[in-house]
Amino acid sequence: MDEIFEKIGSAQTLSQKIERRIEEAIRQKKLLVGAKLPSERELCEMFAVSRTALREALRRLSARGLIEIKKGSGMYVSELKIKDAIDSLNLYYDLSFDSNLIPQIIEVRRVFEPEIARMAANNRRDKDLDLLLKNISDLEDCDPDNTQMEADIINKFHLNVAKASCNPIVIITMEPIYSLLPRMRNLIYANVDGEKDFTIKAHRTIYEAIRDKDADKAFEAMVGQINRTLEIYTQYLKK
Amino acid sequence: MDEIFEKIGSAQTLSQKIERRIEEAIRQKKLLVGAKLPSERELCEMFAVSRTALREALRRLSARGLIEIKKGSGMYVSELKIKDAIDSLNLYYDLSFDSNLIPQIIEVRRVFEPEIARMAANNRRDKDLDLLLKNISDLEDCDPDNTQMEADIINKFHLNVAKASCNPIVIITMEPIYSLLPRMRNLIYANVDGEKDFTIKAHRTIYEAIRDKDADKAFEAMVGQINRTLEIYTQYLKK
DNA sequence: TTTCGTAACAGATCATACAAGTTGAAGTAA
DNA sequence: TTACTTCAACTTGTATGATCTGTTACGAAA
Repeated sequence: MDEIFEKIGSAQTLSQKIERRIEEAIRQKKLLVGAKLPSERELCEMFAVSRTALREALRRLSARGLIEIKKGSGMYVSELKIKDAIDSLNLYYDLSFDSNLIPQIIEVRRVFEPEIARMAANNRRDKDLDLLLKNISDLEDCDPDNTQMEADIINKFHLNVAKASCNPIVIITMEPIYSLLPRMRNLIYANVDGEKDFTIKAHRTIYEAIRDKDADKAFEAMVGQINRTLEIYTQYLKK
Repeated sequence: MDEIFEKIGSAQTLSQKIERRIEEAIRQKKLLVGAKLPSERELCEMFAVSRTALREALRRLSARGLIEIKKGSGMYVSELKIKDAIDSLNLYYDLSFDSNLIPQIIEVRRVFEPEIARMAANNRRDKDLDLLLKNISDLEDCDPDNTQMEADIINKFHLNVAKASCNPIVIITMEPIYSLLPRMRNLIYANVDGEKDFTIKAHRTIYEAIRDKDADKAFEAMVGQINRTLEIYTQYLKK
């Protein structure tokens, strides 16, 4: 009978109640995307609360991406972007990151990315090819000593492959992982002799397979690339 | 040279600057989880800002799950829960209904989950088996008319397979996807004659393969299960 | 018609006061 | 000494009013 003493409905603060009210109005489409909310002063009167409490509720709503506040203009219901959700996941991954997780991150990539390359080959649009091609030419032009920029470009290439899958769930899943890669950069993309040439060639193969809609070749090429990453990491560990 | 007229860096408000500062401190582990922040008044002095501006920054941080504010006690750095990120993702799909979501989820699962089953077969611990077995017996005991509970149990089984992979990245990758599954519950686990028996059998096969550390069999069994889901969804679409 | 200034209005910030919850130490009774 | 009570000194929450800064629309001037 512990339930009798269960926590009492954790006294919501006033500003939280206001937040809920407005959130509900948006969820129920009583406030449509783009609609302008009444001004702060008006809302204060309507809710019969102080501007302090009201503003804090509005701050929370804007932090969650539900409304946009434009100084001098007003407050507007904003279309919630998938980016807001991804940012939130990125933050979680960022705070959870630990260098012990590196081999596990590589394992996930080894397992998932070849399949993603296959999906990209099947679903890619022409504009995806442009982006991939640009990544490769950027990689070629990149100063060989600038391993940091090199790694960034490579990450962008892989993210663009995920985008070429045309499946937002894939993007949501992989983007947080890619956001962690810069933190393992110097561990993995170590300066190995002739490595850059190999990397460019490998990525070009992936690109061509996606371009030709050759799903199996894209799969295999990606397997090769990730295995190479794994090898370099293993070498690094031995040092 | 369009860059010349690029949008000017939308002047951050003071409270946003404060938000960033504190967020960075948390990201860089200068403030550890559970640590108590200085009181509002102290922070005001430190940042040399008014309490209003400071509090609005703190409201945003708490809305994002980074800190917890206890009235009368103080403010504490809170361990960011994946639930916060998942809530954000679900809010997005609540507001922007997308009929493509279900096939996209199925596609991702079809590609990822067999590999996860393989990893689970290789890495599972005994306690993972207990959980999986319990899911199956729960499924057997479940009232056949309660399709909602059936679907929940099945989802738990799949999440437990992910956990059995012993790769935390796999788990946090899949959790957001599983959080979206309730949306397809009544669509997919429709009452098809004999479907429940098939489902139980299929999941038992997956379980046995993981138990026996037979990675290939686990892979194949999972492929079969997800394909079956796809079939049922396709049938549903035709109606 | 175009340009430009300006007034009205929006949110942003500040300062102060008080309400309400939490904590811990001082004090009291057994 | 020990256990309980009380209360003062914190904490955050809310209210109010003044002021600063950016946006918008309108009308006067070119």
